[in-house]
Amino acid sequence: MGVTKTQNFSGAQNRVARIAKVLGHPARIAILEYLIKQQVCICGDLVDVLPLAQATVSQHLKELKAAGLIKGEVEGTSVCYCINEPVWEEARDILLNLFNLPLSNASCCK
Amino acid sequence: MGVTKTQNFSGAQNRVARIAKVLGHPARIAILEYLIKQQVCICGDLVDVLPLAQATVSQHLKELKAAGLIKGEVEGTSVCYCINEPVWEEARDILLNLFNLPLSNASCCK
DNA sequence: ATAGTATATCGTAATATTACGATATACTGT
DNA sequence: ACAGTATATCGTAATATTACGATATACTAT
Repeated sequence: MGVTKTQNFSGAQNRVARIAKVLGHPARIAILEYLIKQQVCICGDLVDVLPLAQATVSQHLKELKAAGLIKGEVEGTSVCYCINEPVWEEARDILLNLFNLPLSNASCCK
Repeated sequence: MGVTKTQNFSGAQNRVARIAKVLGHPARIAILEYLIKQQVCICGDLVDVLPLAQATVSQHLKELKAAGLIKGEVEGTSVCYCINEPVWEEARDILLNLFNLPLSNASCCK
C-alpha cells in the first residue's frame, strides 16, 4: 500500500483502519462468511469453495489470523479455522464507535 | 492492490469489501472523524490538521468521495466537504450485517 | 487584466497487495 | 520407512496504493 505514515495518526485511528483494511478484500469477506455459517469449520473446504488457488487462500487466512479475527487449530492433517469471537466483537465495536459518532453537520453541504 | 479477482465474488461481498477498503487507511479515518466533529465543514483545514501534503489529502478526499461517503460543495475559492449521510448509514448497515450474522460455531476450536 | 488563494490533477518514486506455481512442512495410514 | 494428503511458505510477476512536488484550474479581490 505504498508508504502510509501510520505513526502520524492516533492509535485509535490506526486500529479502525487496520480492521477495515483486513475486511477490504472480497476473498476475506467470503472466508469470514463461510466460517460464520459453518457449524463445523472444516477449513480445507475453503480452498474448494473459493475461486482462488490454495496458496492464495492460505495467504488470506494468514492475514485474518494476524488481525486476530480468526484462529486456527491443527487437527490431524488439516487445520480448523474459526471466528475468534472476542476479537470479532471488539472489531464490531471499534467500527460501530466510528459510525455512532454524532453527525453534527446535518445542514452542511447540499 | 495487485490483481484482485473481484468478479469471482458476490456483489454483496464486494460491497462490504469496498466500504472496508476505503476505511482501511488512518488518514481517511481522520478525515471522516474531522468531518463528523465539525459543525461547519471548513475543509481546507484538513490540510492543516493532517500530517500530509495537500496533494495527498486531496487524493484521500477523492477516494472517500468516489465511495460516496462524503460529498463536496464548492464555496468560492474553497470546497466544503461533509459526510454524505445516506451513504454513511448504508455503509454502517452493510458492515453491521456482516457482524450481526449469527455465529454458529461457538464450541469450535479452542 | 492581474495577483493571490484554494483545490485538483499529473507524474512519479517507493512500497504493498494480490495471485499463483513450486516447494517445504507436518501429519496419517500402511 | 514411505507414500499420500493438507497446509504453509517462498519466490515472483502484475498491479495498486501512498505520498509528494509541480503544475493546472478555478475563484476573488484589486
